[in-house]
Amino acid sequence: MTFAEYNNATLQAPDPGQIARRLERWFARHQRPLPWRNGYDPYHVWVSEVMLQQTRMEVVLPYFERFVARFPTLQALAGATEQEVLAAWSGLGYYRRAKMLRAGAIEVVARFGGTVPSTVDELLTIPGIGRYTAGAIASVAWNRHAPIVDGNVARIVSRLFAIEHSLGTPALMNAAWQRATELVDACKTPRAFNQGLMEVGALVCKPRNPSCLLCPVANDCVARATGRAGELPRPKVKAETRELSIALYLITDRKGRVLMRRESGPLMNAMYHLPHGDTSLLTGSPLAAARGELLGTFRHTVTTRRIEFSVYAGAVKQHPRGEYAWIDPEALHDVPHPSYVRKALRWLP
DNA sequence: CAACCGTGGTT
DNA sequence: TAACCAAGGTT
Repeated sequence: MTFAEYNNATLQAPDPGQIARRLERWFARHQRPLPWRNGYDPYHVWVSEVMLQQTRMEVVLPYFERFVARFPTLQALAGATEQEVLAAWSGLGYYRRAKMLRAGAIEVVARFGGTVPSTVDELLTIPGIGRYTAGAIASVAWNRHAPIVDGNVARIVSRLFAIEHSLGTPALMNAAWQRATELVDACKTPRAFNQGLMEVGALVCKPRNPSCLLCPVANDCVARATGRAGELPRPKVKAETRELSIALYLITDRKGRVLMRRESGPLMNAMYHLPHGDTSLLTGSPLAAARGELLGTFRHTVTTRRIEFSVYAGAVKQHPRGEYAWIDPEALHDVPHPSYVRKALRWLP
């Protein structure tokens, strides 16, 4: 027997069935109690998956509870106005998600009789549902053998199988989807397996300092066997952030209402913004206003833009028309608005 | 396919 | 504190 043959005979080939069983068993014992795991109502699973896109679970929880209380059924969501849905989403970010979720609910009512589809192919035809979310709804809500790859899964499989590609590259994602497919095909309960994979990613196989001693598949992990669990996956190259300054105007009427404007551009469409002196980020048309005293400044980061906001008192020279509206600060929760608005209103008289 | 979309918590 | 990040989708 040659050395290579000896190695091939003794090195354990990764066994997808064994990995899947260990993750399913671990999930049964260690899963966190989350509201959308309560009965796995497909509508609730859908809402949770969209909210969780690029958003931490702890941030999502209160939004999810409020959202399903406000829109208890898929039919209720489909019957709501875009304003109402965006208002419930305010502060959560990526506001296109909310608009597509509502559009998707309307489509499911029209095309699927109000029942969330259970196949990946059907789910992919719904706005806001891509490859990941389709697999998540099919497997978590309907217990179908559909693979999923999110940030957690990409990280875990890159360690389990010692994949060298950098995070965020198509090469890593392709390899991860292939591995995720093999694994979910070998599992018994896709709902438990897929969530187990992500839950291990969130609680154990963390980006930094993975807790390999707590990991149910540590013995299957090639990165751990070679002492590189903390080194993989290789980091991604990040986009540069740009600096930007924007002047905001706090303009109130006699009743204490604040002047805001409904944006209609591609960015944060249909959200209400404060009047501002910048047209590169926001799309407001010039407002005939006088700039008063500087009330304060604050910083706010929007994706790749780092913005220094300066808040000025202001006064309108003529009655604003069109998309402008006077908003009662007490009723802000009914008005769709990005988070910087709330920060700026701190300087209200 | 690379760039873009929001936010707040963590390090 | 600045960088990094979190259950992606769309264009």
